[in-house]
This record gives sequence, structure tokens and C-alpha cells, in this order.
Amino acid sequence: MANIHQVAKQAGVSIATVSRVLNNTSKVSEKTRHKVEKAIRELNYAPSMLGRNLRNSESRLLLVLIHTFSNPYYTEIINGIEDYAIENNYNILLCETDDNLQREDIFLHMVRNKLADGIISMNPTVHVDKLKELSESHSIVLCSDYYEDANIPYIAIDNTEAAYRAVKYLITMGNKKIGLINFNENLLYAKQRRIGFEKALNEFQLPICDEWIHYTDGLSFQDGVEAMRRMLRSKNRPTAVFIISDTLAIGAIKELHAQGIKVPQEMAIIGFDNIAFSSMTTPALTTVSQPKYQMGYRSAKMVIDRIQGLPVENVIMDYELIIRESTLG
Amino acid sequence: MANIHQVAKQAGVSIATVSRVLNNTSKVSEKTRHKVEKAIRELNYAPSMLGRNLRNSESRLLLVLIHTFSNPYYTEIINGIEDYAIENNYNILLCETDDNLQREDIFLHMVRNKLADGIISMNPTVHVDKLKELSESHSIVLCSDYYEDANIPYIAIDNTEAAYRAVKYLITMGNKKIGLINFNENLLYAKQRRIGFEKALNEFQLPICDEWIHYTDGLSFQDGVEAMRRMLRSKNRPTAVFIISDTLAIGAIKELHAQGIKVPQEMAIIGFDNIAFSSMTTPALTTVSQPKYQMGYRSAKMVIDRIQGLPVENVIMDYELIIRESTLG
DNA sequence: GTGAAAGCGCTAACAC
DNA sequence: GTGTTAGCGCTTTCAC
Repeated sequence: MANIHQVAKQAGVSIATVSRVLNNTSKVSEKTRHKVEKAIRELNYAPSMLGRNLRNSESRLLLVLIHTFSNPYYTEIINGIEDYAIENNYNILLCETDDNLQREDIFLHMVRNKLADGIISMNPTVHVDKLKELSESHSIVLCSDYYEDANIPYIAIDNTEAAYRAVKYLITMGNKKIGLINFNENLLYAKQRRIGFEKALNEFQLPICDEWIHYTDGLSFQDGVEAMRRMLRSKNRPTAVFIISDTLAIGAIKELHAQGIKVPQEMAIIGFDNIAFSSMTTPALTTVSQPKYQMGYRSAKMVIDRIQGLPVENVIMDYELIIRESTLG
Repeated sequence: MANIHQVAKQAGVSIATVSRVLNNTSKVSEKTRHKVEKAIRELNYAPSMLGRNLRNSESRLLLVLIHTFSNPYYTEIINGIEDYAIENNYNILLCETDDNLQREDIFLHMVRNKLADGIISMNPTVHVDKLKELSESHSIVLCSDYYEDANIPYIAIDNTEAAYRAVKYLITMGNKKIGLINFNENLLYAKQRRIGFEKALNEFQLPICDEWIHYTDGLSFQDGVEAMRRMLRSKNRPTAVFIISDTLAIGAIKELHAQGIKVPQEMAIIGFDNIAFSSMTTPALTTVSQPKYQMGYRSAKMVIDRIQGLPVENVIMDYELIIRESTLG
């Protein structure tokens, strides 16, 4: 493929002029512009980003760190990130870390190697100290999961409040025995949602019963099945359960079906995240919806602002309670 | 951040030697190697991929073209692509085209601009002529959806045969009235699956009834709901339906639930793709499974082989019928 | 085993 | 309005 020299030669101008035409960066006479454009067409020339990026010392690539592609929670966030990125001439590199610290290291190195200009991390298992250190010299933001004292800009919802609202809704529907299926509390959001859960029960002086609280090791459908199975071993059962993620909740409902327990008549279920499939299940799932697209869009803006040296502030977004069949008798 | 010159200076060697240490490319004495490594550590140096890529005139980036992230069919394919890519020091750029030709153009240009070394296209709506032309000078392969006469290497399953097998299974289960929900036949696989469907019915001399064949405009859950709703308007109903994609099938089942029709007792349903959620629905979905991870892994190998100038051949993979509750009385 | 130097393709400062 | 030139950070050929 042709390079800028050949275009310059063909058009009878200097390479500087070709560059000016390409980038519209300073005045070029109509006549020379036409000559250059003609040469570009004739040679089927496309400028090399390799040269441009080296010269500008930027890659215009953003890293998006996630735990796994297959978690549908991320898809809409990624759409938001991508839209803002493309609007601003950036591309995104989706990085799946799979709980693998070595793999995570590869990705974090990419920003040191100038292969990426910034990072949006949605990866709860990330090595916090490394990220913190990297954040001092590079542009990093956290999306939807964050660390309280890390001094890395983040965008998230108020998880405590959202969980509180969800459980309060279950209470106002007449439930007095309310359970919780939660994930590993190493994750800030899991801890916060448990606190919100307890806050609501305390406010209405309802019991917080250990038999009704179960933790999972993962966030998969199967983890939800198993957690509900454990909960159902007890004779004393809650009439409603708050489940920290939709995928877990869908698994829990599957197990309730299997055991012939009617949802919501015998047990109401409320999830969290409003993933696409939560409206497709039978019964459709009541859930807490985060403004996922917006969170992605704004986190992309945050990281690009940081790259350009602009000041960036933490953002707390609004959430919404989506009421569907799994809580409506 | 330090560059190779500063490391060379600090170590008291030439930049050539630093490069040799970095790339292990020719013999360097133990002593100088140590000096260089020490300097690298002291300066916290990381080589710039920008310089390396320009020099080597490669980006080590692969484009993966998909229609939309939110189609869960792709997630496992992408995992396969990513694994092979990372093993071979490539990264992948996921490109969502969203039926937007302009956006597609941006992505196709990236390979001309040297920002990507190759393309794996899984995008059925792609502008075939452009892709064909690009494929003459660049490394492109097609995964799971392909064009018969395009002369672009592809990897896929035998859709006709797979559909035939699925429908034959419905017949052996005793169904004599079998319907089809299909997608736009501009897509080769949609056409092929319809042909397989008809082949099975013809073989057993069963009727192909227009009332039982419905087409959708999209591949979403809601499209499935609506297609089934249309099918149920007719008094004369099939006892089993072959649906071309799991997401559509899950929508169809939702509508059957809503109308109080029991699956599989009153109507058996078989889907296609074996997406993760197809095992989570109630009833769990019988479906045709493609070896998605392997298809991704091998398509990555194909495109990297092409980049390196190796010969590449089309691949037809095996499929599998996964029998679950939606066809088992 | 090591160094000097050319050059990958581009942008931008400077000169005219 | 246009051309000359330096240089972004690296790899590799050619000497020695």
C-alpha cells in the first residue's frame, strides 16, 4: 500500500501538504487540495495509524476490563462506553480477566506499553494495589464497582439505598419473613446491598434470620439454583427473597419451579441488575435497574477527560425499581 | 516514561543491545544482559508498542465484527477467539456494527489503516462486496455465517443437515404437524435451516403448511413472542415447532405460557444455538448446539495463519442435538 | 558480542 | 500557502 511520500510525489507537493489535507489542520489552496485528493484516490491510499500514533504518542484505544463476557450485566454498559468512544475517535478493547491475575497483568501492562490510552475497570477481582499505583500515572476510572479509599474516579449507584428500597417494597407488599441471597462480601456492592437489606428490616422491626440468608461462591445461574436449594432445606421459609443479581435470581426461580413452589404466591423474588433476560423469564423478574448504558457512556467520558488532563469527579447515578410478575400476586 | 535511549545510556550500552535483551533476538553476554535488566528496573521502563508496531508494520490487533454484543450466541465464540489470540500475542477488538453501514465502514477501514492486522466477521448484514474486495488484499475469515461464492475462508456447521436432524427428531417423537419460525432468508443459514426442515418433512411425507411457518424481522425475544402470537391465531395448530434461534424460542415459549398452552405437552419446541440461558428457562429448551468455543478458537487460528501467509481452508464443524424439557413430555 | 545508523509513516515547528 | 526537516521509539542490517 502507498504511503504519504508516494502520494506527495504523485500530486507534486510535499508530504507536509498531504498531511495538511488529511488532517484539515491548516489552510491549503483549493487547487492543491484537489491535486492531493486525486492522488489519494489514484493510489488508493489510506494513512497508517501506526505512523500517526507513534508521532502523536497515543493509541486512541481504551481498555475495558471485565471479569467475563458472559455476564449479561455488562453488555449494555459496554454499548454506552463504545458509543461515547467512537463519537470521540477512540476504540475499545474488551479485556476478559477470568479471575486470572496473570491475564489481568497483561492487560494492565498494555497501558504502560502505550498500547492503550486509558482503562475503564469493571472488574471486581482486580488487584487493587496495582490499579491504584497505575492510576497515579495513567488514566483509569472504575465503573459500577469501586473501592472506597482508592482515590480512583468512579461511577456507580448508591447500592445501600437501592437495596433498602427493594426490600422496603417487599415489606409494603405484606412480607414479614424476608430472605437474602448474596455474593462474596469482598465486593463492596455485595456488602452495601446487605447493609441496605438489614436497614429496611430493622426499620420495620422485622427479624433478620440466618436461615434465610445464603451466600454464593459465584454469580452463575447454577449458583442461584444451589443457594435456593440450601434455603429450602429449612422448614421455616421466608415469603420473599431479595437476590443480589438477576442471574442468581433466575436460578433460584428455576429451583422453586422444580420443587413446585409458586412464584410469587408462595415466595416472591426480587433481583438486581435488570439484565435483558429478566423480562423473558416466567414469571418475569422484579428487579432493581441501574442506568447501565448511561453509566458506560459517562465512564467513557470520564476516562477520555482524564486522558486529556481535564478534572474528573465521581458520579453517583440513579436507579429504578422495575416491578414485574415475580413479586405481584 | 523512559525510552530505550535512556535505558541504553543508564546501562552504558547501545540501544541495539537493549532491543536484543528485550526481544531475546540474538546472543548477549550474561554480564551486559544483567546491566540492561538492572537499568530497565531502575527506570521502570516498558517498551512502547507504538514504536515497535510501526517498525514491524503490524498492530497485532484482530477485528471481530458482530452485529450486536447483546446476542448471547456470540459470547462463547468470542471466548474462543480471544484465547487463541492471546496465546499468540494478538489482541481482539470487538466491533459492534448495529446494522449501521457507516459504522461497518469505519471498522473495515481500520484494517486498511493498519490499525488491525485481520478481521473475523460474524456479521450477517455486512456489505459482502466490500468484504470480498478487502479480502483480496487483507486477512479476513468468516465465522458461523458465510457466503457461498465469496471466496473468503469460513468456518461453520452444516446448517441444512443440523436442521434436518432436529426436525427428524421431532418426527420420531411422534409429531406429525410441525411448524417453523424462521428469520429473514437473506441470511444463508436461515435459508439452509428452512431447507433442512423441509427435507425432513418431505422424507416422512408430512405436510408443509403455510399456517405453521412464520418469519421474524429480528432475532430478539420480542420477535419470538410476536411470531408465536401470529401462529396461535390459527385454529389449526402444529404440535411441535422448530425455531431458528434460542432467543426467539424463549420468546415463543413465553407467549405459549401467557396463553396457557403447555410446553411440551400441547406444543413441543426446539431451538437453535444452545445459548447459556436456554438451560435456565422453564421448561429448559431442547436445541441444536454448535461448538461455539471451538469455532471461535479455530477462526482465530485461520485469520492469524492468513496474516502470516499460510494457506487456509474452509472448515465445517460438527453440531449436537441437546435434548431438554421443551420436547420431553 | 556489540555499536552505528537507517528507516518504518507520520505530524508540526519553522522558514520562506 | 507550501516545503524542509527533525523526531516520535523501536528493530535490524551491516561493520567491527
